[in-house]
Amino acid sequence: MEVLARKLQTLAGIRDVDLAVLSAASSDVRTIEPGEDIISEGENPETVFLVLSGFAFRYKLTEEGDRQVFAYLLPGDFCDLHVALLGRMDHSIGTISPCRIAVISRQTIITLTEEHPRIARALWLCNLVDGATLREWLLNIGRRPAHQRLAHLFCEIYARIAAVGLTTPGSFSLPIPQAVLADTVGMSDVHVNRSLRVLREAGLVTFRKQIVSIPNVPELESYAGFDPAYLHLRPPEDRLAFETGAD
Amino acid sequence: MEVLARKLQTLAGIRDVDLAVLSAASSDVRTIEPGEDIISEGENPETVFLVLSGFAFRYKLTEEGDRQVFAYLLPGDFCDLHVALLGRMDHSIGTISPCRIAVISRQTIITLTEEHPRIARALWLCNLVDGATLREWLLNIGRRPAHQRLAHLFCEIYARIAAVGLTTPGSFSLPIPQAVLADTVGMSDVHVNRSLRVLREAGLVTFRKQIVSIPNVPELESYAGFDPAYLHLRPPEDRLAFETGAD
DNA sequence: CGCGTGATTGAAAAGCATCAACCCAAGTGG
DNA sequence: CCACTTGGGTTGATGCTTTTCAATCACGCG
Repeated sequence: MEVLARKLQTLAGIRDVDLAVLSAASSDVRTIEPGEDIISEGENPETVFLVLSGFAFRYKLTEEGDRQVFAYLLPGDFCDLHVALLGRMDHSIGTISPCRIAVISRQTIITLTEEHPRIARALWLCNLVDGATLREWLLNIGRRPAHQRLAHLFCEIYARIAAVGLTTPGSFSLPIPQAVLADTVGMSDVHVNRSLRVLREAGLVTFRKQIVSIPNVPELESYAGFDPAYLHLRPPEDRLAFETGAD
Repeated sequence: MEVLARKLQTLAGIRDVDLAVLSAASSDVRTIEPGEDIISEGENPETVFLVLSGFAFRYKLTEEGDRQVFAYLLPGDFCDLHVALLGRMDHSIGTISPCRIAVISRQTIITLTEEHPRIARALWLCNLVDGATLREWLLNIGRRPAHQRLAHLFCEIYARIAAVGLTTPGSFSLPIPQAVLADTVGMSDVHVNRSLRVLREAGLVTFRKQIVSIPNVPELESYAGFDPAYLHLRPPEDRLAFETGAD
């Protein structure tokens, strides 16, 4: 549960007392094999899932069978918090690597958010950042050419990982095949491959053996038109004052 | 304020008591001319805006100056609820028709959601639906061909308007130029125009003089691969029980 | 060694953007 | 009252971007 703790703490300034309550909420832990769905579109489950370890992603299929990826889920991310309120999955969540998943009952979330407005706001906040990211993806897919699209995606993931505490500066592990990348940026796998080659030969990014390497981060960011503001990684001071209860 | 009342009531089963509190929150009303920004990217305002009448839209520009539209805002929609929590606009909101806007202080929202968990959840819920819609737009732009994209957008807007209470079955007013439509579905205005012609000649939809006409709604929905589930227009019974406090 | 998944490359076709006119209706000002 | 302007909408021609189809390659694994 430490992963969630850290996330909420940096994002919303959640206090230890609240965290204790949250930690007690998880009833059990499940392990999911790679390539399986944690939860599928149309389900109406009585539980909510939280990624503890592994790599998962949100997606949906068109009637023609084309897939669109909406988000990558890392440890500390809720899979389907909306289910607790909306009650129906409008998309699926699949795993890429083996995942350990914490299971929390829906009723727990509901009473938790009702009795602890600070937790409710922290979770809401996670949600808002997800929304902002979704908007940026829409801009990315709708209005940027292929190679810039990929560059932008790499910049974003790098920024998110770096914010959590990066091991190797300038590179990170991205354990997904090019086809998933294609379904993320709305292109064909072939074209992803070609665009990657262009980026590689331009010396901007390398994506080999599931490792992304960025020789010059500012250069790639400038190339991609990347501005990390939408990730809201560093909350402004005046908000923190509210969130923490100004201690 | 009735527009918001109706929205929250159908979406979250908000009770009259809560509504009274919410109504008292608005401090003043402002009028914005068409073509202006209600609020712009990068601002960090101390107020939150609610559309009372008129037609507005969420958007952002790339560095190259291309625009991507994220959502259309109708009466009853919050412009920037996230600002109250995130503190910084990561996109802009512009008007198309003249808009009347209710101004609510950020502090009001914060204390309101802290003291009234039911309101907090109702607002959160609005947010979740927005997120679901955003995902669907991503799927639409990322994975559907041009004419299907437009068809899907028309289906969605029709469904949303119909859910609120439609005057004319099979048609609705969409007071935007084709160029905005283009920035919504991620295509050029010229190609939007041509695709509209295809749809018109196929007898699926007509978009003339800011009026969208759908001769056969189910047919268009099937053509576009439209499934309204993601709009969460009719909440399942079991959720309502929670939301209303099970009266 | 054979097999399967994912990466890579080539060639052809389709989709879409861009550029550049032109049309049309609704103002606006002389 | 009309010439003029202006913001959309519509259309054609051209070329780039991206997809599709197909084949080949690389590598880890039973």
